[in-house]
Amino acid sequence: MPNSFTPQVAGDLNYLKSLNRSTILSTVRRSPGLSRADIALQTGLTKATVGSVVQALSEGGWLREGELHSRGGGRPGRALYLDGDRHYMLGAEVGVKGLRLVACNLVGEILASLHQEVSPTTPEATATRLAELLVQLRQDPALGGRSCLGLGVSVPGPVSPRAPILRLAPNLGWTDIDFLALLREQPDLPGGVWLLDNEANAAAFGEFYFFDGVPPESIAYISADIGIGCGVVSGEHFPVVPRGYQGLVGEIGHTVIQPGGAFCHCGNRGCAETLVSGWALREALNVEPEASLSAAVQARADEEAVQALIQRAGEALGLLMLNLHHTLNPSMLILGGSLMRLEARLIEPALAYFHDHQNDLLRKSQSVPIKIIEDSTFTAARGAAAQVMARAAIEV
Amino acid sequence: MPNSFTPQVAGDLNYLKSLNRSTILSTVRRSPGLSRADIALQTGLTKATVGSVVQALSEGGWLREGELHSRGGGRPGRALYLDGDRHYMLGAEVGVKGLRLVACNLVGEILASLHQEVSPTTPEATATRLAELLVQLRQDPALGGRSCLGLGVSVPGPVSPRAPILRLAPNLGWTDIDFLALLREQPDLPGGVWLLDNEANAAAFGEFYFFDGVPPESIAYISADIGIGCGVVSGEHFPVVPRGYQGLVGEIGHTVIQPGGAFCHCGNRGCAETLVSGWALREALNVEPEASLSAAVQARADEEAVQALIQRAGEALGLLMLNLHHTLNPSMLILGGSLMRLEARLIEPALAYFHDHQNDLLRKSQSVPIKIIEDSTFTAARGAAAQVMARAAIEV
DNA sequence: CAACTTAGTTAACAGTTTTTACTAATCAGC
DNA sequence: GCTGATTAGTAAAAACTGTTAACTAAGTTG
Repeated sequence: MPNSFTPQVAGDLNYLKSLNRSTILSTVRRSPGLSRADIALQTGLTKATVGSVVQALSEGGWLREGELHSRGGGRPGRALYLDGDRHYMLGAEVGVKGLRLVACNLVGEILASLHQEVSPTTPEATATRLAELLVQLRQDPALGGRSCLGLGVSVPGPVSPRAPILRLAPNLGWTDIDFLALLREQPDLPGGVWLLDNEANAAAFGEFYFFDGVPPESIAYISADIGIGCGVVSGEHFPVVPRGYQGLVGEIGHTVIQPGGAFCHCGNRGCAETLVSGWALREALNVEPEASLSAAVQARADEEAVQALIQRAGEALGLLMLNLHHTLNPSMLILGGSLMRLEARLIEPALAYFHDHQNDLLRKSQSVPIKIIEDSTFTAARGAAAQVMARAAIEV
Repeated sequence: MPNSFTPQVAGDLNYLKSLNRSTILSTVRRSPGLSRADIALQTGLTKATVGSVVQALSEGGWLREGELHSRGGGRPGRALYLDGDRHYMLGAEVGVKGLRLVACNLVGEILASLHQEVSPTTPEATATRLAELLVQLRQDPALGGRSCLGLGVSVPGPVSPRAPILRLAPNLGWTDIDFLALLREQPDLPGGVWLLDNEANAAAFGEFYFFDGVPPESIAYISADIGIGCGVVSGEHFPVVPRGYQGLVGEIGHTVIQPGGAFCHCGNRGCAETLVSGWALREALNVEPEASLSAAVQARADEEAVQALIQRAGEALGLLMLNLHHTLNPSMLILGGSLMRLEARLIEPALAYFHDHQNDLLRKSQSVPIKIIEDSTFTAARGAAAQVMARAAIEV
């Protein structure tokens, strides 16, 4: 059964080696502390192969040896971990409200970060500013002695699945921008893998790749911000983000859940975004773009109309979660984005709606775990960095 | 980039060989008539490798040589085709209205078929009856001299992604049925690959795998029958059907598109199925289960209420297609199922809604091709057979 | 402290694709 | 009709992969 590491066309011995190296790396990523013997058992490879691959990966700065741990009799195994001290990846989010940058290591720890809360203007000016910030970030002493694997950039709109091109960013007014090409014209940027992806996809990838705990089978990450997007990830050793033919997978903010409802900026009516999204709530509450939405809601929390508005938004979010479940059926739902700052006011009605409207199909199954990310400031940037690591790992 | 043929864990030389054999087979399936040199060019393998693999595949009854075709100067290449004369696959659909069986060859041609239009009763009795029909089908002289690669069975409900178990078939009243195990108790059945899958998934796979013409990048097959289901397929050489954590991918009939709308048999309200589905229309029109829905609609075509009902159903279908597009974004939509017998009455409003409610994201792209299958009697059965072939091809 | 058990390494091995050289078959031009 | 150029396909040697089998290393247990 092929997955996301099957070669584009056919495989040679190089591909085979790369495949097994990546599988071993991923096995350690998902279960830190395994010994060579454990890895051989889990992957089906022989001890000999695992031994030689682990040696190569250690020399390359990907793995490090840890403590011994004995299990009953016999020689104790040497624990293996991803080496967090020798490489790092850069991740950046070009968001509607500003630029956010991180540098993180192989275990997903953020070593250094920057953010500038000023809305981007033109693509060119944004690329210039981002390049400056990247140079600044790379001078952070926390990165000393490490080598850079590459750069991932996330953007607020669908990216073409066949080329790293931003197709449309409605909230920036950008269309068909080859942002990486603009960035490449800037000085002093690192080499390595360069990637561009949608914000929700990048965030979803990062939450899946660097999942803290027993990794889920698949996730859907709902990004509730100015607009509503969604990224999906699945795949044990080689996580795959389905993008669809035009990069529109997960554009759930523009699924219609109220036919004939309010007009949406997309040109349609009754989209989910007209009920639950940063722009819809700001519009309904007359909140200026610079002001804080959550603060405005907090301030007017006594007004019944405001309560009803947020309640309806939460229910719409719950309905979206249900529909998503019947269409993509992930094993875990993750909610993130700045709308999470509305906290229980929004989240409780969403969860209540989700649980109260389960149908027979869902009731038969165990309930879907839902994880909420309160602060997703660097989620997308870190996710973009994670994508760089995943790509670099198969290109070692 | 891995896909659906990446091994479960890691790969050895056997896996590599199997991968390349499958890739070559798939290359010929997608472009019949290629020469060994063409294949080498397309796959990146060397002529030597392609030559030896093609020889093995020819001896195994998978490929046959065709005519010579010269392109300009030089020795002409020998055209290669899938061999339709030496193997066949069995496919069966356990449907709400009866059993349908096909035997088809490697190019997707139906060599023999059977159908029995009697609703299944118990799983045991159905397995017995299906086994009898399979024995009868295999005696068809059109299958003479061929060997059987295996059997695929499609069922009207979600199948667990981790085991071939039918989880729930609401319209049959079946729950958690290991149908293949029941079938295995029957005498005189073939060996080889045995598979169980959801009806919409099987149909989608078949339409993708045996696509007539230039193969699309991905498809969503909407099965509009008693209920509404949907199967998704993508992947060039190794088509993948996403199933989700509980096999609920594509259960779009139970996405809510009218909050607070009519009650659905699933226990929820406002599901798409309450507006467009065989059961909803039959209920609204008081059509007996044995009678023909399309005939009833035809007979009462003058009534305004009937026209409005079908119009609303078509619009709901169009809305489902739009939402699907914003969630899964396939490169082609295929509509099938018995509801297609309502023809223009249903299809025209669906297409009109779909085209009239495109938003900016979609308008930027070229429009999605939509293919309509008027007669999908054997679509799911043939699709199940296609899945057998795909599996057998990687296990050769 | 000897026997046992498990972890990890080493060298010979089997099997894969590639490389290189070759043969086969057709076309173009004289 | 022949020669040379060109492309298709094959054969044997080479390079590289993971496996096998034997070994060493390092603990625990009696």
